[in-house]
Amino acid sequence: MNTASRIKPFVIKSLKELYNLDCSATELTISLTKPEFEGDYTIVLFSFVKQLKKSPEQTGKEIGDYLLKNHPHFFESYNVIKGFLNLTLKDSYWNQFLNENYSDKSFGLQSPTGKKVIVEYSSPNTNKPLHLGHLRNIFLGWSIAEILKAQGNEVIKTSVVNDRGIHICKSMIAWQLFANGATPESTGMKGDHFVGEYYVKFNDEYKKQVSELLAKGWNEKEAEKEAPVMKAAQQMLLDWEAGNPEVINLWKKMNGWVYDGFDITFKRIGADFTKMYYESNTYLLGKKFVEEGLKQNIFFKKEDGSVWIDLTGDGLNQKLVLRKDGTSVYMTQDLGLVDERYRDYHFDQSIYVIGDEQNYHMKVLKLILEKLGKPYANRIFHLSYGMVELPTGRMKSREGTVVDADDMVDEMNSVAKHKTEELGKVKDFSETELEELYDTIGLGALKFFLLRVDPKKKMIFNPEESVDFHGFTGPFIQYTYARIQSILRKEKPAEKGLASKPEAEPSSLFKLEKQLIIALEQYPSMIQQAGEEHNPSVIAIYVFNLAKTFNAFYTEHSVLNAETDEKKQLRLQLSVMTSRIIAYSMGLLGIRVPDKM
RNA sequence: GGUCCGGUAGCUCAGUGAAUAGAGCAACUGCCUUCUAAGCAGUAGGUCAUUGGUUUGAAUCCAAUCCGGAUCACCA
Repeated sequence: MNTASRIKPFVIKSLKELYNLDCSATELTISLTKPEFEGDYTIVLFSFVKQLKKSPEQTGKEIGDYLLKNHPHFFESYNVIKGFLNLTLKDSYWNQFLNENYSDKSFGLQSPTGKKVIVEYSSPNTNKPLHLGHLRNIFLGWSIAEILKAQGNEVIKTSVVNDRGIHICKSMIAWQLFANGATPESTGMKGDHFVGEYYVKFNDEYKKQVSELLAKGWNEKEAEKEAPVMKAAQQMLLDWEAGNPEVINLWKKMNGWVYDGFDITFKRIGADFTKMYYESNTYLLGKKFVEEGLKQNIFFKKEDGSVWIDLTGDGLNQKLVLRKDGTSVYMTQDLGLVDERYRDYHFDQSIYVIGDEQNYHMKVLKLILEKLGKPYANRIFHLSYGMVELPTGRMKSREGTVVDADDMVDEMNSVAKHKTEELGKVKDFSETELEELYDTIGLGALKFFLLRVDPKKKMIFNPEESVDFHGFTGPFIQYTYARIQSILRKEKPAEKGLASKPEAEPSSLFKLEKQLIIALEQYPSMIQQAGEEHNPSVIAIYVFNLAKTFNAFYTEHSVLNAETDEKKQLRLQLSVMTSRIIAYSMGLLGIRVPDKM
């Protein structure tokens, strides 16, 4: 239990005993005291002074006196400023907290909830390589999965591979037309990049053919519809659905190349999955939903045979759930997929990490499930995140302004290398150790940069800013960790620390020592908040502040040359606990920490 | 046009009912003979888009307006 929730009942009881006032825990506001005031925790008095018809100063004084009198081992002192009661806790309380928790490996972890949570993230198309937007998705999904694990949930990480459809056929057609049998091996290219090039080639050819038709006097709509490559792609989709072996073989071959490429990237950035779903296996599953919905009169059929749901009563539009030719649309597939997943896992919650451009789609999906009376309708949650934009605006693949994921990782890596060499602190590292360090720092910088902002908000990716390794960045925090490790290499803290001599009255804590302990104490509630809000940036901001506090402490107070042996043990404990919590927090963000940098 | 999201320091972002609105970057001043200066300390920088309302108290809640974005496909 954290300190704030220990104080609360004391205050509630004091209100009851002093004024016979019933106050619930939610009505009571208790927060960390702002640094410019004296105190550890602050109670806001305004909410009940009105009922008491007393001045806030008077009320604060009475509660403060009560708390000091009744809990003399807990509270040291208090002060009242305006309507705020600032409470200072005994140093012995903080000492004890540190003693009990500094080496606790499960600090902040919740006991098992028995709940099963599915996190779907990444979900790429197999026609082009991953870009910066995918990275935000992947880092976010991975991190939220880890955060939910720390909260005691059983978490299943999944991905839906969008491996079929017209867009896949486009790169296949282009490969047939232009490749002359070239392969990733023959060209030395990474498979996903190789296939992505043919997707681009298709679009180039398509544009060319459309403008040729326009020049011949066709109207735009017809030209777009009748361009030979587009016709060929559409025919290929039909052939694919019919199971034409030649098409299936090509499809398998090209998707295989893409998977080889994705595997390299996933491995490099630390993405992992419990189970992959392939759209080619699931795209037909939704059709039975359509029949079910028609039977229940939730869906209706139009004259041309297409099937719809009318959501105008819910303030939305009519939505297509099956094409007139009987083929599935996106919604059909998603209905089928959620059902399949429920059969597979009987999840308590299923989280979809999908961009906010699909807010409407996800809203409709949930609404349809509700109308169909599915038990899991309210267990699906759309973790919607904002697009990543460049200072010049939105990334557009057609205009070549997409930041490629592999390039980005390479770039961060080389910046890490460059800066490390410049500082020249790791001359004793072997070549492989150096490579690993660059990877840790470069990826750490990138992940932190993408995770430090609230997922809901769109973010601007400024290439210059992202390669900064100072301040509110991953490397700053990694550096703090490495500094601590440097201390701990020189001296291990005594096993029992201060607990070994309980007779001694510990000397009082310096301001920065206490500030650090209080920061450490926040960790469990930060995990909880991050989980509740589905928001890893809570952890990122927290761990940055923790590192900052440690650095201030580090500059002000020497650990190894502390004034007394007792202070030395205390500071060693602080160092151990800080470095652990930095490592855990960064771990929840998918970021490694180096022992030296 | 309907719906949804956003507008906070030059830039990127915290803060969602409480004290004098905070960080980082950029700018400027200091600090490496003692545990890693990828650090620390400090200066400067704000009409929290605008207007009105609710409240003891509003960047935060409500309403309207302005600006930006997303979405409303027999695309995914």
